[in-house]
Amino acid sequence: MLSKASKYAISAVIYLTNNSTIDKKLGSKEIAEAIEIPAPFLAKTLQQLTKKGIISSIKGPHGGFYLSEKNTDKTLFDIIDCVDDIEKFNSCYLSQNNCNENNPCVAHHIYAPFKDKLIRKLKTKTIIEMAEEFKQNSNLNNQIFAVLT
Amino acid sequence: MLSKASKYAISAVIYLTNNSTIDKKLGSKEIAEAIEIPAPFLAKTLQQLTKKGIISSIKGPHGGFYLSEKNTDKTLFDIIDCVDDIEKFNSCYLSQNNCNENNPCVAHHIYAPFKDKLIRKLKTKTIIEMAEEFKQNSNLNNQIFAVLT
DNA sequence: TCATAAAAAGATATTTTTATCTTTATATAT
DNA sequence: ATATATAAAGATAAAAATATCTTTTTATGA
Repeated sequence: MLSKASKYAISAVIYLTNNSTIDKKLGSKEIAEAIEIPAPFLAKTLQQLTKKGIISSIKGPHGGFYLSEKNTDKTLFDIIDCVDDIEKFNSCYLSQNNCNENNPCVAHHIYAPFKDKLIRKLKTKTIIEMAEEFKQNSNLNNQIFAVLT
Repeated sequence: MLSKASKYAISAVIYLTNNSTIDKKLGSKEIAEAIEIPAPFLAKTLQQLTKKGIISSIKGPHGGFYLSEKNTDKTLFDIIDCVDDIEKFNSCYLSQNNCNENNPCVAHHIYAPFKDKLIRKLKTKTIIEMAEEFKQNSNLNNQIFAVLT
């Protein structure tokens, strides 16, 4: 339901959180290889995230992407909204035009509460938290989460 | 979340249900105009639906699309599965690869029950029922449901 | 039998999304 | 200062989804 760009973004931000520091910035290629997604495409997405202040970057030698204090409180919601436009969640699940409480589509009454819970969750789930959960679930190999496709 | 093709299909089938009989078959152009969607594209979609027996068609003069007895028990699920592939509902909402009960994505525990309810609903919601609801909600004009976009 | 109207099938075109490539700007180290 | 590594920006390409156009098949009515 999310675009690939959004999924790449989530994956990359988690990787950054777990693998970069201000003294060890990561290049877009490096990240892309680690999480196995197309490097030039990710580069674009990282630019978007940087513009909106979700991650940080510095150009030049030893430059790259990293997380600073400004970025710590960002949520899953912020990433998705930055890349995809969160409105897609608010629109009718079956894309019926006039869908609302009085004129609900077939899915409306079951989608609405799900959507509300989801958005609440996305807004409270911080990147830090997510990254931590991923660490704990690093079941397979050390390339923890080539899991987002 | 559904493809446009699927939405067009739902819309067209409802229109057929409410406006065609075996003695008054409707051409794809006629349907497309009524529900305001691209005619040639709809034609393709109607072909798919016909192949799978969700609607019926006859070629030649006074031919067109209509519903026969064979079609009456079809559900919303059947339409979507025909055009889109219903598997998209079963995959992880955030497209995380190994998402499951033991390794759930952020949305998993809220998506799973929603999905189950939705699919159950889609499977029990017959076309006839939907069409009837639309009739009742024909709030605006007689072009009842150019509502699905 | 023939002309016609319509679906079916196939081919092509456009748009959107995803992916790649090239150039420019900038920070760092020498 | 200069060379270099890197992000940023811009341009282009490929793939997928959506839309259109053309030809073929088939049922109907004259």
